[in-house]
Amino acid sequence: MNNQEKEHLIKDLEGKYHTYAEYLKVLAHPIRLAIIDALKEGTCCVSDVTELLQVSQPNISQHLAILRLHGIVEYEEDGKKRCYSLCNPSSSLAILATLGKHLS
Amino acid sequence: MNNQEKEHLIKDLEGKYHTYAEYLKVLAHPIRLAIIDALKEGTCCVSDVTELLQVSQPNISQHLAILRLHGIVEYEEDGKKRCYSLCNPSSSLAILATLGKHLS
DNA sequence: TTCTAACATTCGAATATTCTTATATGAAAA
DNA sequence: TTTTCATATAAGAATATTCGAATGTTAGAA
Repeated sequence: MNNQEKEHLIKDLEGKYHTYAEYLKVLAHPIRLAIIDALKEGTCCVSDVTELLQVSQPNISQHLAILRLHGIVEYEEDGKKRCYSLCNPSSSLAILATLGKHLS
Repeated sequence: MNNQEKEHLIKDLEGKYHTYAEYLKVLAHPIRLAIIDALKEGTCCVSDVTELLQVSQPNISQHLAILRLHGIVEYEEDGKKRCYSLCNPSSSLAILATLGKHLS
């Protein structure tokens, strides 16, 4: 590894890998992964997800907020309901697919 | 989504997604990602990594221990040195590649 | 054997994450 | 307008993560 590649690594540590790590941290929770899975074929409102995963409503809302603040999910209002969906399905699902391929 | 698929999601929450999340949590740190990058073309000893990433030796050792305990890296002894390498390069690098493809 | 280089481990403080409980908000039904 | 349903937010305790500082370990050089 030459000097230029070394410089590169240090910059990536502060830049690219910092960004990647932030994103991975958002995904690194079983409930959030399950939410992404639940949304892979369309839209779900909060009560749907709550019933599906058998987790308390405030907890689901908190996880949805984390995903939303990181641009992973978004919602549309439908009366009293909020219909959540994946912002960029191919991105989040690509990670899930890669994990599926490489982990037992 | 039918009832069988719903049951499936709950089981995955305790099983598959728990495993995935554990793995992602290990990767979700900029220094650990940079270590994986540094090892992608071969072997590095601790002092190599320390100098490369400009991080303290104990801290590098701590991160290497986390990666090692999760089966992501391993080492061979060479005198006083420990030569670290990726246990399963294709797996860890696949995640990095997917992130590279989908994140800006 | 003593010293030193290379690395690991321990401890503790600072910080971050997670979940539960309680409460707030806002849309629509009554 | 009052109530209710769907969801969000806040507060706080429990737990986990992270890093620096100090110390331990071990292989080989001197």
